[in-house]
Amino acid sequence: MSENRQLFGVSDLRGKLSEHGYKMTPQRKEILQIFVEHSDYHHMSAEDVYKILREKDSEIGLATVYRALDLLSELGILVQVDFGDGCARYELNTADPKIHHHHHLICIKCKKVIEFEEDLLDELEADIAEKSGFEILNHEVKFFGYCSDCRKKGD
Amino acid sequence: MSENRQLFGVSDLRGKLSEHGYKMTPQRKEILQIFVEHSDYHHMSAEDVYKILREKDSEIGLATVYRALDLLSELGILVQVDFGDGCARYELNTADPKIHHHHHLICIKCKKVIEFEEDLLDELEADIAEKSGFEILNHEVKFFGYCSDCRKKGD
DNA sequence: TTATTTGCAAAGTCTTTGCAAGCAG
DNA sequence: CTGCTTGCAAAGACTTTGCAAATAA
Repeated sequence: MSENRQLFGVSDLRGKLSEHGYKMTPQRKEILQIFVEHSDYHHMSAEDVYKILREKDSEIGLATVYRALDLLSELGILVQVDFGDGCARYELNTADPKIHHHHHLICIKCKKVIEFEEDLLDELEADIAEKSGFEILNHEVKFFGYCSDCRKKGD
Repeated sequence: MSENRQLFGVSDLRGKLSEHGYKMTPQRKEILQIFVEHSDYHHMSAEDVYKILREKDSEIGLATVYRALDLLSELGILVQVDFGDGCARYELNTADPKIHHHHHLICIKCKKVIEFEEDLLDELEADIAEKSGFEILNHEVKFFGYCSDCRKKGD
């Protein structure tokens, strides 16, 4: 589990925060810590994080979780992913290509989300960065269609 | 405007619907028509569509718009896109590579969305289809990072 | 000290659902 | 006819916001 190289870890948090004029707080640290500890379980929503906090008897409020996730995303420590299931989900912005370069296949019939490991985007990213001046920290690729199950069951 | 080849047009709607056991209704036809007429303006939300309907003195209710967008997506006639701005957006599933293969650059600081025309995904799609049995109708690619404006203003 | 941050509860936004009436096939 | 659809209003889910108290630097 700990073989993943995070682009940013809890130890870099204070620096990242003050760099942008924000303060280090135990709440922010604890929320980021949850992502590090659960790096095997991607795609956590605010509610997921909140549940884990309550199990740990933490006093952190849900609004604080939302604010922290927003902030950590803005700092590039987390990335927001969206499966159209009604809530924003987040994962660590990891440097591990196995994680960094996974794509999502979303069935438009049954809404199932399938992960797919494969990448061809480095070249594209470099090209975009050059042409647009955009500094890319992460990408998200989704393919929409019918999963093999739904294709079998008629169409 | 009409040079875009839609994968499916209003004329195919009846067939696509009955194929899946759904009925053709004036509401569904009218809502799809709006996307065809506004094919230059991508990314319409349910609310956007509803506003256009009201301007045309249409009696179609908002709930019906939501239901139609859902259905048209399920049929692969529309595609859902998501910019994390809190609402689901849709566009025609067009065969025009200029539209089909545009990507989105999303600034995690100012939330700006920049469109970028370029593609390298055909190969990847073919590979995924083969390995997973997934029938891909469309894809969505988003790059997250800092836009050139936000990079200039400190960071 | 002083501006930022937190927790709570209330408010807001987007979306879904229940149901009777209306329609398409 | 019969089951799918619609429109409305109410409910629901997720997220944001106002504010006083707490706190990091």
